[in-house]
Amino acid sequence: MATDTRDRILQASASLFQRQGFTGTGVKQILAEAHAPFSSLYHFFPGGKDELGAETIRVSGAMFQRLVEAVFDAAPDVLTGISDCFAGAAETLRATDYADACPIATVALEVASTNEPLRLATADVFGDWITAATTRFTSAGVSEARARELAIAVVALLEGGFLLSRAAHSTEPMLAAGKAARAAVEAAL
Amino acid sequence: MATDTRDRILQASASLFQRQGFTGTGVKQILAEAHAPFSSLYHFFPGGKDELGAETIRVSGAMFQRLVEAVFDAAPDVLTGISDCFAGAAETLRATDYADACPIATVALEVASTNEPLRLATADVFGDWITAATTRFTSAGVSEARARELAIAVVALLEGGFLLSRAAHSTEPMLAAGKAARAAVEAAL
DNA sequence: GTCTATAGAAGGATAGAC
DNA sequence: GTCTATCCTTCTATAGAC
Repeated sequence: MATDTRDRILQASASLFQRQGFTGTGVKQILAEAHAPFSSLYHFFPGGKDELGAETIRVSGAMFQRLVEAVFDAAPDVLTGISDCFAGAAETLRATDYADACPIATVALEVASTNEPLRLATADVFGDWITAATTRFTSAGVSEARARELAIAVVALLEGGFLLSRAAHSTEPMLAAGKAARAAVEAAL
Repeated sequence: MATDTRDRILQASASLFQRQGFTGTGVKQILAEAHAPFSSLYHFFPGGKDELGAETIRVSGAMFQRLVEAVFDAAPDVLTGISDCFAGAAETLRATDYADACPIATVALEVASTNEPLRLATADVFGDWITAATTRFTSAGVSEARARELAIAVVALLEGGFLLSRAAHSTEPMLAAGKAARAAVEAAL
């Protein structure tokens, strides 16, 4: 079909941006990985690499959020949900040789001071994550005032855990971040 | 003099890598910014861009560590030191339009799955930071067992705060991360 | 929607004179 | 240690036929 060429391109770019970053990935490589003709890039994304980048950030950011929400929904309570998230992230890192981590962090740092449209896309995604976590903590009994701060801290711990674990090729940082996140939530309940 | 050409190259590459990342920065741009002749790159760094990258990571990582240690040394106690660090990072971010953040995080994510020598350099730097923080927490009265976990969590919060604040162009994430870090240290004392 | 071909710029790296 | 010139590759993007 015609339209899942677009999906394959997005899937390939999400995977490559995650491991190689935005500037480190060429559009030719993306299209080759997606088994898509070169000209389809500019057909589906007239804005070229930048438009593809923005769309990839939004799509993969939303997908990651759904993944995390599913882990929380499957857990009996919020504290278990937190522990499961970080433990799951650690296990995924280990299983993928520390490649499969946050889908947008690398790109977010690359573009933060160099590409304003892409920076805004990453800001939107992180904002959505924080809003979702805030709602979840509020529902669990955390006061409105503390819930947002707590949500930011938990996302920061997750991102810091991804960074340190990928650099060290060890699950230790992600697991330590998870313990700290759980303790922070517990103290706020 | 001959040797501070080398220093200027390192200083320029540190600044550019921090804002644009490793793959996003060209060697020609580095040399131009350093007001150094093009050929001096391969004179001082025979291994080319990779060798320059590794050296830049180690040098700027050590410099950042000294900066943080100085903030801690100037504070009356560890809790104040933590608060001052995160508040100082937030203020620096704001004052530099969210450009001046962790000197190696962007590069660390870029190279984590693509360039093993550079990945090792970032792992060494993060390892040094964690070791230093562990020692500091132990001296402040935290048990040996918990000090390392706590140190990892604090570094993760700092890195997560840098990421989220740069993406959002707001100090809110860094300040929330700082409050969480202070609470975590306080609970361990 | 897809094909081939190619423009035009930027990337890293090297040669050889001085 | 520094100079200029240049090689070769890769990059993004476009043109025009089908």
